[in-house]
Amino acid sequence: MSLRYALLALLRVGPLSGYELQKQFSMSVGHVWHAPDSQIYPELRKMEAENLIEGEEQPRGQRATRRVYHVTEAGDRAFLEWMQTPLEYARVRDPAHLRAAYLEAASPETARAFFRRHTEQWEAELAQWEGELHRIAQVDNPMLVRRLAVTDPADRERTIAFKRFTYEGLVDRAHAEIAWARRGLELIDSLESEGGAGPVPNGPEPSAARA
Amino acid sequence: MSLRYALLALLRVGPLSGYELQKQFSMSVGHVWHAPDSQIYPELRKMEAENLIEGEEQPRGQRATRRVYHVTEAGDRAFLEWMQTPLEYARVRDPAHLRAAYLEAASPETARAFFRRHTEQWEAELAQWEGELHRIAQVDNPMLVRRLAVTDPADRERTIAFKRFTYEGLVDRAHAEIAWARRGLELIDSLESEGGAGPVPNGPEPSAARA
DNA sequence: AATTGCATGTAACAGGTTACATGATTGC
DNA sequence: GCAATCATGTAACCTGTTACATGCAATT
Repeated sequence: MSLRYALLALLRVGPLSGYELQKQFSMSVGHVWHAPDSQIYPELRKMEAENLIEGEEQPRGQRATRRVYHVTEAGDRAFLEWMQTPLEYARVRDPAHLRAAYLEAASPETARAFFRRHTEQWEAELAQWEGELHRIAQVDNPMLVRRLAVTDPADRERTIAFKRFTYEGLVDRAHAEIAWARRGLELIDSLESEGGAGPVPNGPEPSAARA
Repeated sequence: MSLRYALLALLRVGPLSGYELQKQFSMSVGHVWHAPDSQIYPELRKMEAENLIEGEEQPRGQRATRRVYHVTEAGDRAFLEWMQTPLEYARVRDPAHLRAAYLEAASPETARAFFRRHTEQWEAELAQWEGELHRIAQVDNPMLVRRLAVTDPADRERTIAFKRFTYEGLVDRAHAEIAWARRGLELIDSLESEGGAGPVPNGPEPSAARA
């Protein structure tokens, strides 16, 4: 259900074609809610069928057309209503922590590879999110600029503040995941160096800098 | 795909019926990978069809039976192979951060309700994970006890260490989410008190204790 | 003329959710 | 006799993924 609200959020700024929307999507809200074009086009059709948006065929060249969508009043209302409904949280389903819980079944090298991959993954996300944070600070994201242009001056600060705050949270999360992976590598080292020297059941963390 | 490996992880400790498995699941690996029983039973059948596990009908009372599953050699191999394959990371899809990014479209009170709900949600998760961490430290989780009983003494320390490490990561995450929500509430306060006093484009965080 | 970008989808499948459905056994 | 819990599923639906499929337009 979130996809349609992500789409409405973009369309509320102004009309866009499916293609434009899909491009804007990947450069803005796609950083928190990924969706491929094969999902976006059908969803737009469904939203149109439900009168949340309206599409207008526009000629393009001689033969081709494109469909430009704009939000209807019902769509605007639906978005605002969604903002007011309590968010539904998905049940935990975390493949990385699932695997981490059973790393004793892997060799130290395999376990290290896992944590290196985890670091790599989250560093890539971090780069995306930090980039976005930077573009927000510089007011240098095309979608954000368009949004501010149609926003009451009194609300511009809030608009920017919530975007920044969102990406700060994501950046923090990425840092936390990377730190966890680093501690994981340290844990493997310490388990290896201890070797068969007997268990240390409830000893302190090897070198994990946790409060 | 993760579900079957979560199930294999439990069954590798020893045979269990679907019902027992489902109970054990919710008390152990279910804390990182939720699955309802309506998903577990069919998955067990599928795994049996693929020879990863074998089920034995056991009589129970006069008429009833129960099906006790144990891991086959192929199942054991499949689990170990999975442990060695690089984890596939799902694309970002975060409803809370999606909504946070557009909170300027909500009233301050609605925005506060969102962050209070977020706090509540993660405090519930935190309680679960801290409880689990405590049970790991006390070696007081039935599944863990059974696991250690069939684990080479030399590997017991690692087994415990990785479980503890996993839940520590989750506890950290919960703390981070709660801290983010608290900063969100502070942000709303500061935006309200500033009122129409003009934007503070790139000013420091209101009172966010971030590095 | 060829490449890149614009533009829009369909189809098959995997995975997960919710609701529904049924009945036996054991302990009180 | 009744409740709890043991025990096992099916069906419909939703969301998302991957692969496939097509063709025009603008630029070089």
